[in-house]
Amino acid sequence: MPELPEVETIKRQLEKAIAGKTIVDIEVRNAKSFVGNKQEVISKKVTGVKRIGKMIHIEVEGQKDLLIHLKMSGQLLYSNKQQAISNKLETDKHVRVVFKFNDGSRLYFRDVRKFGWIKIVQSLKFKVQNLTVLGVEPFSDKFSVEYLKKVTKNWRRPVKILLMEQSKIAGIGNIYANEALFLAGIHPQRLANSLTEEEIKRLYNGILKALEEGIKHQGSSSRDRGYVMINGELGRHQDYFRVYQRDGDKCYKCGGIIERMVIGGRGTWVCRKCQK
DNA sequence: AGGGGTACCTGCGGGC
DNA sequence: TGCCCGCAGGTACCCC
Repeated sequence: MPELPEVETIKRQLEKAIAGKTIVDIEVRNAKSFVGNKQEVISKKVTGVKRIGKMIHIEVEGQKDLLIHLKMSGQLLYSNKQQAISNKLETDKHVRVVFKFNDGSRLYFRDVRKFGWIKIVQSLKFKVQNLTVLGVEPFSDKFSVEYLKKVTKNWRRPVKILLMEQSKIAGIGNIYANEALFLAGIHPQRLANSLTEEEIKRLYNGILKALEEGIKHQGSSSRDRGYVMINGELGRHQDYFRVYQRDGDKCYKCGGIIERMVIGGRGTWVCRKCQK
């Protein structure tokens, strides 16, 4: 579920909530959701929270850190001490892992589909690993029109697949790939290496605009499932989708009908009049 | 190499 | 009401 804007929102909120607090216990309710020896971070202080692509990186004192991937249905929900007492989450059957902090507050990892994971990783080593496995961060200096030119040139498949390829650009998933392509006026089926320089510029701007808007609206939530903020509130960006899951509805730009198709096994939405 | 299909899981909404 | 099917924000793996 969560893509860069959702994970970034969680990251910012989590940092305020838990930085400086000591992990006093970790309750693992679903063994497959937690990889590694939890003792390696218990009794240690959280020194920072970062985002890498779609992952949350919790920096902890010592040699080990925590890495979290929410995949499709993972949520991180934070309760202070007062809220943690008689909390619905305490008996929620979808809560897989509970972090307990020294001030009595708790962080719940809730994940209906159990695809997500929390891993103990080497503090320094894993950073190096991920820099090579993950592509550039869209908001870093490395992401540029030049970089997009380079990766599109060598990509003979649909451009939408490229946008979602984490080893090229980190953090874009199905929502923001669809939205970025609409903003760029490019059909998702277009082969990336067929894009003109002008189109690549539009794509660059479209990617940044889609992600920036997502962050501004604190991510995209759908009904009572999937992504929510750490206090359980919904994001608002779903109210601003231009194409995503809007099949049969009118394009805000031209009034045409948004169509749904499948690319790379994923739902894809397009206005054929606005996207060529 | 690239593309398609499947697997991992659970729940919801729609059609019959 | 109930059952079956398709679908869901992600990614890894298998096979051709």
